[in-house]
Amino acid sequence: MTTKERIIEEALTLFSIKGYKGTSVKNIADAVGIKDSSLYKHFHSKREIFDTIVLEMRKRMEHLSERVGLPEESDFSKAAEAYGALTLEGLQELSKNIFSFYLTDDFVSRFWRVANMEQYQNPELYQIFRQIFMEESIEYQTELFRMMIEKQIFIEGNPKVMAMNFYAPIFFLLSKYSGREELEEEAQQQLQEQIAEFYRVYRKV
Amino acid sequence: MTTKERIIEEALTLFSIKGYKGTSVKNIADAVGIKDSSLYKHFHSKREIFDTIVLEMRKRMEHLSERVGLPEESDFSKAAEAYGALTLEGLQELSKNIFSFYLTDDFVSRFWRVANMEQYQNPELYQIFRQIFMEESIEYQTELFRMMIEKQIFIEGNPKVMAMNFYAPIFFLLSKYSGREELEEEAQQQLQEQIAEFYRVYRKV
DNA sequence: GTCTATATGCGGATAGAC
DNA sequence: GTCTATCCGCATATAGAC
Repeated sequence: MTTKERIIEEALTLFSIKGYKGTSVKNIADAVGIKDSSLYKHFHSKREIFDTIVLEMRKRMEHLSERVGLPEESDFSKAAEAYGALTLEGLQELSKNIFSFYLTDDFVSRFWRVANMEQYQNPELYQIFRQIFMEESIEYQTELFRMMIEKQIFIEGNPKVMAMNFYAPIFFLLSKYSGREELEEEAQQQLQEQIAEFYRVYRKV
Repeated sequence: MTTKERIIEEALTLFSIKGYKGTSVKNIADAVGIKDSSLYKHFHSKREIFDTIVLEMRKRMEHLSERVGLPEESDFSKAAEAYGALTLEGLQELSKNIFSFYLTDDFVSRFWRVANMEQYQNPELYQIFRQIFMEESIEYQTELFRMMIEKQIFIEGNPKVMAMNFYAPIFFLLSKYSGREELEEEAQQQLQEQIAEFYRVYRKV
């Protein structure tokens, strides 16, 4: 890892624990093992470090689907069929992966906390936080469930309402257990109960 | 309003917009219209202002039930009967009041933002945020729904899972629209759709 | 690219006059 | 209880030697 990458790494960790304002350039430099003045050879300002982190998160989210094993958004029809063949256990496996990705992925879980903390100080972050952790998930699932209704895998209903019923508990548990990654098991168990209920309510018998 | 109360008032507003670290004692003093040094006659430190706000929130939450028009926790049986007689419109009215209280009540909505921002810097706040905005709601509704199942108003099922299905969308919408009180109408409409679905799924016909 | 030294300003907080 | 004046530490950032 280059020094520049290590700065980003340590900065993200510190920002996620102490917040942006609560983290000094010296804190970051200490964590990296260089003097604070040396850090300015890699970044022109503290803000630039922060912006680089945001940029990195944007990049990573472009490839989210692949990482989590989600079907491509471009092919909901195929995706719906794949899910149709899923057992309850399969559906739970899927939600478990999504949840783990958000809660325990090294980068994403730290970014969640930073974005949640700093959203009101930073309009860009306010927008990104809503986009990544709220709107995109809901939109994706809305399309997926719409297709599953069409294919008679799910019962009739409003797919957006279904998406909210699917995702809101995930979001709630992420908020509750963020920063407590050691309790992931407890969170996962609650999640599985919600998914089972979701399956019971919407799966066409 | 005494000067002390005005300090709390302006401090909460500033904390909720700029965060704790992002707000200086001078910022608060300016908002109140006094010099920063004068402020120290009312509070010994910036931290004491913050702690006073937390204390005030604790006080207000003790009387939450009355404010929102929720039935007393001590009498779930009576509460369940009251809800049993409720139409869908009545249930929606109730959730609307809860939501408005959290999202647009002057004190609570600002406190939500502060608590959400500062939770990782402050263990007490971390605990309070989870208690007030997560656990207490879920626990209350779990008991309520348990009673409503017993009284054959709701269908059979796990009341805690039901409570999560009821509250998680509320929490999600609060997170999404916090700081955008002007969009309350949009949020309320989405909420009403979720409540209608909840009613459809769990109400015994 | 790393260091030491330093500029400059803002932060929280106190002293003491009125 | 309000003010002016002041202390002191820490923050971001730069200059310049090695």
